Amino acid sequence: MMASPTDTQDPFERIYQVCEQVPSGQVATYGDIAAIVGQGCDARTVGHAMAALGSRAASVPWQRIINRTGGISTSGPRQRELLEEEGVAFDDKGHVRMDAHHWAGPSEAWARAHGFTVLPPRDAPAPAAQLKLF
DNA sequence: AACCTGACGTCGG
DNA sequence: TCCGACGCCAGGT
Repeated sequence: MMASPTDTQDPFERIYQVCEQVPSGQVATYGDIAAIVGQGCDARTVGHAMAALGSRAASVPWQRIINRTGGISTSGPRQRELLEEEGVAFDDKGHVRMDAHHWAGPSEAWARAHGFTVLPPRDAPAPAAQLKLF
């Protein structure tokens, strides 16, 4: 109760609301979105929400939601094309360069204002630079 | 009401 | 490092 008029109680609508926060040129994983939505939402649920976009596909940047390995889950070249148009780079294996495009999550202020959770900080972004074992 | 399927993720070989 | 099996939850039939 007492949520902003722009907020909704419908699980799918909340998922879409978070997806809309992902900026052009960046990507988020299904798990990321689920963690931000919280309330028992899991990656699978986000996948279902994306599959059920329908007419909302026009306002929700669905192409920016990918799987954990940086791979594209939809069939056909469409999603990758849209991402490349935004400047998202892919590696030789067809995976998005997560180190350069992975969204850090919504700001704490926005999350709190809409009743969402912020993403936990990701550790060791550049492991290649710290190979010194011993 | 039960079963099948899927725009995922984790674990083990 | 890569591939397959299993577990999850929600919709559609």
